[in-house]
Amino acid sequence: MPLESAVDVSVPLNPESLTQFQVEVISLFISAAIALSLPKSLGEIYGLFFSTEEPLAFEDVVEKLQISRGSASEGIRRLRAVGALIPIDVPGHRREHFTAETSLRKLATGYLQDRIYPQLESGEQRLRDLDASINDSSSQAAFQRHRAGQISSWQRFFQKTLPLVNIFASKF
Amino acid sequence: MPLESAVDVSVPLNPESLTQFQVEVISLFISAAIALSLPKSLGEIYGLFFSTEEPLAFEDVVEKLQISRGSASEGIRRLRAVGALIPIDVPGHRREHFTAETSLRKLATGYLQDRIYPQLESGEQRLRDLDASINDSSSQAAFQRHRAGQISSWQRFFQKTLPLVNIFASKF
DNA sequence: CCTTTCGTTCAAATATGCTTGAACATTTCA
DNA sequence: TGAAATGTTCAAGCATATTTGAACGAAAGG
Repeated sequence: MPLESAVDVSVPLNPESLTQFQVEVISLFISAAIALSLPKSLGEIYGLFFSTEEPLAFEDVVEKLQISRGSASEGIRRLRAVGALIPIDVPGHRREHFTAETSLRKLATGYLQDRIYPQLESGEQRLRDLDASINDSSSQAAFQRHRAGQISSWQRFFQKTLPLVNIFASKF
Repeated sequence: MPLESAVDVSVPLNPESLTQFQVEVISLFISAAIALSLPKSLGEIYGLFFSTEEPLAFEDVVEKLQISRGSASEGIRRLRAVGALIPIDVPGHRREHFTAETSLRKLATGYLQDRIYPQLESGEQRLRDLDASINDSSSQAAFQRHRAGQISSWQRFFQKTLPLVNIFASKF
């Protein structure tokens, strides 16, 4: 059961404008985005910046990837928000340009803060609700307390382990 | 932008059959499944087993969760495949029963092998394709080789870090 | 064998979420 | 100002993924 069956990973390129290297990189990041359950367009856009040495502006993204302005706008907004794109002032140009952030540690931090930590936080409230739902007079109370304890332990695991990811990432 | 906006996390329970505790646990695992980008029904089914002390059979899942046989069949199949459900022989019953695997290490191993490692493996071939796409006579060759090197480094990061997750998980 | 029970498969329906493109700001320059 | 350039927003269309339910095996019991 392939994870991405029937998903088109090809790059509908503007033939004049992308190198073979860029096409390969973009295709790779599209796959990575899908693996992380992120929209394909995020991988596509990040891949374009990653594979391009010069800073690029909004309009370059639209033209080179042949995607709508709406997708480009939303994609750039999200990539900026997690720190995957760095705004760069290009003298003599009015438009805002960007380059790809390539520090693995920074990318990982952005991803965790965007997608993982919010889940962990909401989980804490839910654990309290869970405890409150245990009926102490039930014959199941001991079992239920054991299960609640296991979930708490898992939560602690994530809270302790995720920061370590950052530490390891800084070595690469 | 909440990750699960407009997703129904409530449990359409068969009122006679689920305790308040079970409803809470199931709702929690539905959220967790969504966070991991897994089908909601997987969380629902696992939550039922996790919150139930006795082994349950296929038909119990259909009745207690009020879901179709198709969903139950598919969900149980996937959970078994990653080791999240353990087959249990219940003497005197013909049907196959299961209980929840609750070892965090085993669950993490199953998830990684199911969803993450396949991606890493296919990534190796793509890296070779990427190297092959570098045109050494281009003025961009040095930049492109640098980028290819970064991607390789990221790949090594995942290959070294993911096994550590297992080691840490075994302590919880 | 025939019937019943148990479970799987798969095409259709549904739900979800991504992309598009036109309308709408906003800023710059003349 | 007015016109042109640059981006953003959002409703509608499209694509993908999940759920259902009916039809179909397979196995057990009689």
